[in-house]
Amino acid sequence: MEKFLKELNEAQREAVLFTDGPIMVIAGAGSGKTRVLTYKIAYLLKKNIDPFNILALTFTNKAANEMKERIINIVGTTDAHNMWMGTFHSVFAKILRRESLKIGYPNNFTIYDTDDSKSVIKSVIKEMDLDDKVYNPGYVLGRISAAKTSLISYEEYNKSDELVSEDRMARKPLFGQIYESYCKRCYKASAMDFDDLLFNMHMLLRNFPDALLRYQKKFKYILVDEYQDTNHCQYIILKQLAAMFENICVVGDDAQSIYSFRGANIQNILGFQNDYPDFKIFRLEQNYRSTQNIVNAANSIIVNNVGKVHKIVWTENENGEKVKILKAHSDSEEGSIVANSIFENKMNFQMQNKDFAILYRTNAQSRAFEESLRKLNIPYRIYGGLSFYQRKEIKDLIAYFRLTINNNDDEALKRIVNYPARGIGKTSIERLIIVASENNKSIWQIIENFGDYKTGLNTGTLNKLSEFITMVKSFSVQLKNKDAHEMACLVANSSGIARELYDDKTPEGISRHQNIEELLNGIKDFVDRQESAAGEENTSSLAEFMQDIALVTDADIKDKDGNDKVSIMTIHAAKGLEFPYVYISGVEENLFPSQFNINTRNELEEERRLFYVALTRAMKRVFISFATTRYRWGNVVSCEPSRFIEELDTKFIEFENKKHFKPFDDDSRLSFDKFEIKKYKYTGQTVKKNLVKITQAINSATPNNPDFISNQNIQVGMVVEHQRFGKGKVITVEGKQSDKKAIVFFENVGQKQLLLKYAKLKVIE
DNA sequence: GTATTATCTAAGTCT
DNA sequence: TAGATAATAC
Repeated sequence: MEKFLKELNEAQREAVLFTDGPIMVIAGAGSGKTRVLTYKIAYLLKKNIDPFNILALTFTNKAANEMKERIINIVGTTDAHNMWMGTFHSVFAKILRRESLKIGYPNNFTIYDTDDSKSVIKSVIKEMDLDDKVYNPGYVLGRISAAKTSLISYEEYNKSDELVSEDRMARKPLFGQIYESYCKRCYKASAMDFDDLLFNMHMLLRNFPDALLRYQKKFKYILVDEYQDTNHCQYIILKQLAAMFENICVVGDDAQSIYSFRGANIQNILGFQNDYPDFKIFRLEQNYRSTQNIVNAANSIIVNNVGKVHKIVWTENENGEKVKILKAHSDSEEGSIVANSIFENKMNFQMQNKDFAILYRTNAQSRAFEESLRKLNIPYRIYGGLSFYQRKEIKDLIAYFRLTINNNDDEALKRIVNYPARGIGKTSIERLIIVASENNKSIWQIIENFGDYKTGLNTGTLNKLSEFITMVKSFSVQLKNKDAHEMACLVANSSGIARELYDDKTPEGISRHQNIEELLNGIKDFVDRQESAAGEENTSSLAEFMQDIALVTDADIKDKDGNDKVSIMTIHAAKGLEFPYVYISGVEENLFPSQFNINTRNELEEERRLFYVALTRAMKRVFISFATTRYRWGNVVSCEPSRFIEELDTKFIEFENKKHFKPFDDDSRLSFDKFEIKKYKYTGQTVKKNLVKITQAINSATPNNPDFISNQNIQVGMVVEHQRFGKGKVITVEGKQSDKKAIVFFENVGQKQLLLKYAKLKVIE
């Protein structure tokens, strides 16, 4: 027997050794699920299965890469690089680029992110002259996503009496038309949204038997992690791919299903059992991660759920400490209690920062923890929230890349056609959009051949547009012979973005410029990596770099400056991870469980599973915190501890000794909170804004500014002349220094309020 | 067309 | 509270 197999327990080993035929592994939290998958693949390779025949679908690309590395270590062959491993989305994107022509897309198609999709929906709604309150773009996108996930095309949608009447009942009768326009517009822009990657993959396999056959033959062994979070579309694709060999292994835990809002369907577990009646099932129930107290506390939560597969998670680990409940009087106090607790545990037990994680239900809760950790000089890393690729300056530069690669990418074009400013305004762009949609063309195609269309734009604007297009075309031409880094630098410089940000000396401007540099460095890394990987083909082009940039998530990005940091993230983002110390924060009614998910049993059960996931991330200790008041929507709200705290079996929990809490009376607490807010205000963006204002004021107040001098002398009763408004009489003057305002009554245009700093007034009398 | 300021409105988990 | 949109002046 292979040496590495001895590291597995009985159940794990059986699951690893059973390689042929359909199997399902029901793996409790911390039961070594990743280890089983890793060793199973390693075992397949040891049995001389060709890595090209293995497809492994994981929940994040990072997980895939880590698993790959481990397998390479075990098997000792770099051949393993040839396995297909990654998320559903990234693997399918890769396949779709190869097969794109079949489904009528160019291989350089863009992947639209949620912002792009919403923007398309907004413009569709606007053009159809509909109310965006009735047709809320977020709602519309959600319903489109649900349709695609259920494999309902817009044609089928509009043919379905049931769906159409459903929309009519919901007073959104035109939803089907929006769906249709949205799809057509994405297609015209050579763009796919996240759901299209799945939807089109299914279409490819359904409509092209040769493609289906090729991939069925290729993927002789299919392994799926986190199976409980697959949606209907993913389920069908798996069924298609596995139909020939039926060597499919799915691993999951129904108790950890937390993505139903995204279409994940626990029923897929039952579907699997029906599709492959002779399937083998393996249960991994021994937990190696957590202490008994943690496992027991988690079990005491999950028994409250009715719908679940029978399974008992147990552990031989030590008892450990009880789960401790921490009470705070405000969200900011919660932050400092948690930060202090981390500090104490670090000191008392010689732990490192990276041994701690703070988890919460919503990203908005991160602020208090950031503040408190910063005060104690504890380094941290926030996962999720505003990720690197969502920052404005990054999106701007990326939009140039996108347009260079795919000229029809309308969303990218709209974003940058006038950034940096080149005198192409909103009205011109709106007109172009209308002409484009009338002619069923992309915006680029209209500009490229504007002689053929009546745009009604003046020659000046058309020239500016042509210039823009010529510039981007010159980029496109060089795509093939330059590597990604050379291209990126060229674009950053020629587009004027680098200059624009370099000239901006405000603190924000400087940090934006740094971010651009970071992106360019990242691209350099990419080029180096690709070249050292000794590819036969040119794999270091910009197009290559951009391929699945939209699919990169925060969790995939490695932290450069050291890894010893406290992790702060949502519970969703913590899925699949483990930490010695876990703080679950904001465990209050209406926050966790979320106010949106308490109306049906199913919703509440998903929240409960989420809580279960949070608890089972911990190895040594869990702290649960709640606050009795919290800032939400800008004002203080009082909060109740969550029902989940009550559901925990009291045998496994303890409450923080009341003595440890400083006895705030209401008044002092109020001032404490106020102090906190004030402090935040002047450390955050406000200070930057003020800086900008101050510099402006200084600039306009320099003595060699003649306007300033003359305007300072303006007084009530004077007759002045204005460039555009003509002659007028000053009625009032108020404000001080640079903020002086005057109300002037003009002969021709009537009364106007003017800010003297800007208005160029000539004194006549 | 551009830049700044005022007003409104939404507010959640993620590929 | 913040981000997006509308309004205003240049």
